[in-house]
Amino acid sequence: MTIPVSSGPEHDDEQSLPEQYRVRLAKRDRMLAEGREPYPVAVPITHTIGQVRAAHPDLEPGAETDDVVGVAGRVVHLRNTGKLCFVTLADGAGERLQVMLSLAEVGEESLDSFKADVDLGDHLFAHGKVISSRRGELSVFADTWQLAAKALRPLPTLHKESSEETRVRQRYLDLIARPAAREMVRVRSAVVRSIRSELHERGFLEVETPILQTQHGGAAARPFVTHMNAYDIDLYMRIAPELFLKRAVVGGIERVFELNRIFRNEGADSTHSPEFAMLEAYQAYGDYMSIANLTRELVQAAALAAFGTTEVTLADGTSYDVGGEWPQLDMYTATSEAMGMTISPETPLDQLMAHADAAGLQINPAHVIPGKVAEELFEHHVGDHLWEPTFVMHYPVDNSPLVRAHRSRPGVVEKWDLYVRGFELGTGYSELVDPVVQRERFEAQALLAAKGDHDAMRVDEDFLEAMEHGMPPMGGMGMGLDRLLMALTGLGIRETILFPLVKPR
RNA sequence: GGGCCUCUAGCUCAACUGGCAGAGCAGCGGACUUUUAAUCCGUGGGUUGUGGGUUCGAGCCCCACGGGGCCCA
Repeated sequence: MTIPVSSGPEHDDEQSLPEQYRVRLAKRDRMLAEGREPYPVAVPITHTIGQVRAAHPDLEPGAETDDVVGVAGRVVHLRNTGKLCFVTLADGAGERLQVMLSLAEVGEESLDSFKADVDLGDHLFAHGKVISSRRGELSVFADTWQLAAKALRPLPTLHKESSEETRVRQRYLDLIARPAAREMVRVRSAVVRSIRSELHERGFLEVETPILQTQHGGAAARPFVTHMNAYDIDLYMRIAPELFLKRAVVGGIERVFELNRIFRNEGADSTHSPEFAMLEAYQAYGDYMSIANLTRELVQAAALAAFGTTEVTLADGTSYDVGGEWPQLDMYTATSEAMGMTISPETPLDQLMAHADAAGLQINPAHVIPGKVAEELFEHHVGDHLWEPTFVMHYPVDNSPLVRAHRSRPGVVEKWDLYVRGFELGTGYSELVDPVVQRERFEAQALLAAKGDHDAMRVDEDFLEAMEHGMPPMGGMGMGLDRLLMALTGLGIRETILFPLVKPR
């Protein structure tokens, strides 16, 4: 990538460039012309800003040390008092260190070119003694300095937060300007790391399964479709890793998980992103209860890893505790209590529809089956109001085609959904392992698909064949990582994703 | 998909009832050897998201379109 000297991107005439861009471009050109490198390949750093700060936690005002260091960072403040300049450098973690450049120490030529060349936003290298200023600010008293990288565009004002749009379109600016944006990255990384290590400690193996699939499945969702030229076939981007992870369990990987990206061709709003990160884990000889415990432990460990406590404080200042045991609600019982009348798996469709009408719910015509309507009633009357972590158990069989029937109760399956702060954070099953029943469930789904339900699954012969070779009983769970971050921070999904999809301008 | 809010200088935002488009920071020129968003003097910078319309006159009112945010489905 080479940008021709004296011209900016997509601008033929310099007049159309912002003034500050032209000024900085001219500085770059002048440096090159005078034999100074605006983008050196390396600068001789000896310490990070954090290391310098850590080595001198409480230097007396005016103190000098014999420590000579080379540091670099982004220029976030510039103050020029004539024969003495103060620069504040910031590193990626937001740690700051002052550099002082005096006429006496660096000489006139060097100080003049510093004033002429260096702007806010540039990356700067400085070499010199570690001292404390008269006001007690830890500083590097420079004997030499060098530009590490010239910025052509000005830094946004650091005293105000970026606008909502800049935050999502230019996250790098958000990260520079807003500590909370950097904190989100730290929290997310801590949570991911915690989940992985907790699972590894319990003997789970992490695997990677196909993202490009010839047949999508494992969830009720509409996929992205793409095309492979070499084979001239359409491929689907996965909506869930479930069917491949279960194949792995058939093959003897008895504790397996995957933590990676899922794609769903649905709306984008403050709780939905077309691509998002999901954890799925399967445990042979476990069931929906053992996997519920695992899920609770993962969430609690994640909170501890990120915040050092299970008491979670959200962006709006409210807090709640994810520690301890979590309540379990029976879906039909809780819904019946909230509605003041009894519904059950035996309640006929027309009665359920009457309840839905009474509640003002509009049911998608493709979803007019008893189980879906009952679930809609649950979400409206109960789910939306569940704030503390709660397992909702025993869903209708109709829309849970991969879950086994409850061992003793007719009409429901051994499934839970985990609700936090009014949304669904995760789900867990006693997985269906009978290939004959699985085939019947797929066929029922295919019928729905034929009736126009884009979310319905298809008959997956390859998966059925794997099952037919003997799938051990197992518990399985899935949890949206972005949603976990939302639950732990109280932020919208686009704040939890570093670079969310944004429509082109 | 529906509703509400929003889009103005590089950034963050003002602009009364429709009447000369402004501020802070950033920039440019100058002064200053201990500043902390330094201070002081001087100064440049605008296709008000896009396209139409109403009007003597539109950042402001109307219509359409686009982007972002929030709420609902």
